[in-house]
Amino acid sequence: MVDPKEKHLPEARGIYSEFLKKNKMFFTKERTQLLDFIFEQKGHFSADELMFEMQKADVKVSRATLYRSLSQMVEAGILSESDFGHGHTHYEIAIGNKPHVHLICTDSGDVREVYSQKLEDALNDLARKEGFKIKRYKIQVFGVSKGSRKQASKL
Amino acid sequence: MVDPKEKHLPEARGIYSEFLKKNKMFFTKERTQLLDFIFEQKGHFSADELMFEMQKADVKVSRATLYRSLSQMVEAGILSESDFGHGHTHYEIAIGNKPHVHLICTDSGDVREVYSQKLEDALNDLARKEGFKIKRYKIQVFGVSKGSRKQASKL
DNA sequence: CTGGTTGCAAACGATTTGCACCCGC
DNA sequence: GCGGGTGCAAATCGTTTGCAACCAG
Repeated sequence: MVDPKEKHLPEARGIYSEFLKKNKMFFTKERTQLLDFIFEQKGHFSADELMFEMQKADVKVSRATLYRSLSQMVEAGILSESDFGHGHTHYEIAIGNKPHVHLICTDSGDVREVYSQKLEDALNDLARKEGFKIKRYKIQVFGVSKGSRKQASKL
Repeated sequence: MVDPKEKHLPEARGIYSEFLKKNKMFFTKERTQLLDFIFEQKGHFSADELMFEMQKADVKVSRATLYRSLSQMVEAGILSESDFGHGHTHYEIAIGNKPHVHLICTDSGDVREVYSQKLEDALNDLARKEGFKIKRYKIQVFGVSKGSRKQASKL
């Protein structure tokens, strides 16, 4: 569940390229670098983490461009955003990655992603019944994962 | 689905009171006023909307206290938070309100809440299987509701 | 060339915090 | 009276934006 990303980079390039063309925008060096770099990330990442990683990797793109590009990629459907209540947005690659559930452990801060067909079915049912056309969704489940149980701050 | 809230105010008072006591905090005039005022709200509301409504209603509580109290009430389980991607947090009364799905229309900005037992079952299944103890969850579904279809900005 | 793009630094907006005075218990 | 609480204004912090110089097609 880690590698599939690399094989989706070409697809992402195509999608991004189309998206840009459609909006009369250019596939600049920065956007190319960013897309490539993002597809080397594992799991979710924040804008800040990306900035940090890029500096280490000598990929020089400004914060402004980073944010601008991230938005475009989300709009293009290449990335998806999540809010884990950590005060900043998390991104992850959406291509080749089915929508899933985030299990957020409030003890350890750990985030695990799981997929459930049953859940997806239930959602689709619901949407159909409500006359709602789903574009995308986010499911965040906060709780405690078995392996965690940090020192108590509660009770 | 609107009125049940009023009948939960006493319960909320009890919960808040206990929560405060447990944390060596006082049930001050401001916190009382806020709790009461919040239980007059319908659906979800933002901190800003609350501020505005409170001014109209001559409830004088500072923004700082508002935020501080909202956090407490969330922690106490009286309120729940949601992020609809509007750039600020939305709150809603959690007591006597089953966890539900938010259908967020990206055309009209409308947010509808719906409940699905099937979905809840699927979630519980999933959690059991993963050894995860659910405390609370948020499900946001972005899409287009039948009745909307604003002027196109998307082909 | 021309219009989109970048980086910088300043601007933003929601939320948080330091502090001096105030109040619940 | 004591320890927590409040309001104010300033500080935070992630993200956005105005602008002048800079590239892609």
